[in-house]
Amino acid sequence: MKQNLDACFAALADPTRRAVVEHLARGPATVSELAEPHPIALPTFMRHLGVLEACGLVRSEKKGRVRTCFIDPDPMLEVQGWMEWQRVIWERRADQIDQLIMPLDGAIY
Amino acid sequence: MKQNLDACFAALADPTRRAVVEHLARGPATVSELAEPHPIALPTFMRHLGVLEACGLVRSEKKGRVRTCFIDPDPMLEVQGWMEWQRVIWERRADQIDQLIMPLDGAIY
DNA sequence: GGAATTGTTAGCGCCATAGCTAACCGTCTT
DNA sequence: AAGACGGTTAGCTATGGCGCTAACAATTCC
Repeated sequence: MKQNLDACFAALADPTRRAVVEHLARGPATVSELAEPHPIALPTFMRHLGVLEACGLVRSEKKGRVRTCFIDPDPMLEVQGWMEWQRVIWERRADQIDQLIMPLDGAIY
Repeated sequence: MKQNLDACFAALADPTRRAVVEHLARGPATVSELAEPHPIALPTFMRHLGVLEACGLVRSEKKGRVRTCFIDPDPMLEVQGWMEWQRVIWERRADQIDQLIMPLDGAIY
């Protein structure tokens, strides 16, 4: 699933796409609703949506001529999981360093 | 600081660079130590380090001919903060939906 | 049925990125 | 002083991403 991490991070590297995620975090929305705040051509915007769907962060459903998009939380959690994992490793190391230094505190004689 | 998010996510989108971060989470390391597991030319690898330094995720110091790299946790926290922020929004919405549905639970008559 | 709405497909241009090799510079080691 | 070691610079290629326009569905509205 590391492959997916590649795609997810890459997808989130673009401000337009992060804005879409922020929007969708509030709730589902149609393509035009999502596109409206962004000053780019619609096909260009559709591509951003395509990227978000390709990596699984967003899914969508088409009814009639309207496509409604919504977040899939799983890949988000996967990304967050990786970040958290690094933090845990880093902090455990920090703790070990603390334990190396702490004993010196009372050792002034 | 959103600009930094762009760069950080982009930096983390590459498996080599994530591997470097994973390595450095364990503790500081020299360039050659970091490069050793990766089957790419050194200049290419140096560029990855450059990207990580450019976005602030990694910093380094050169002593003699050896450059030692280490993680700067702040940008990591910034990225994690954004992820967390989205999750909170998403969950609050989920709660609201729950509150819309929950009352129905006892309403079977 | 004709027109407006909502996406979608096709195809182009530009710049950024990841990879390489070759050559080089500073610092240790002997 | 010579050579090995660790890293760096320069320069090339190829691929991919983001932007555009123009034209084309497919639905819904009048």
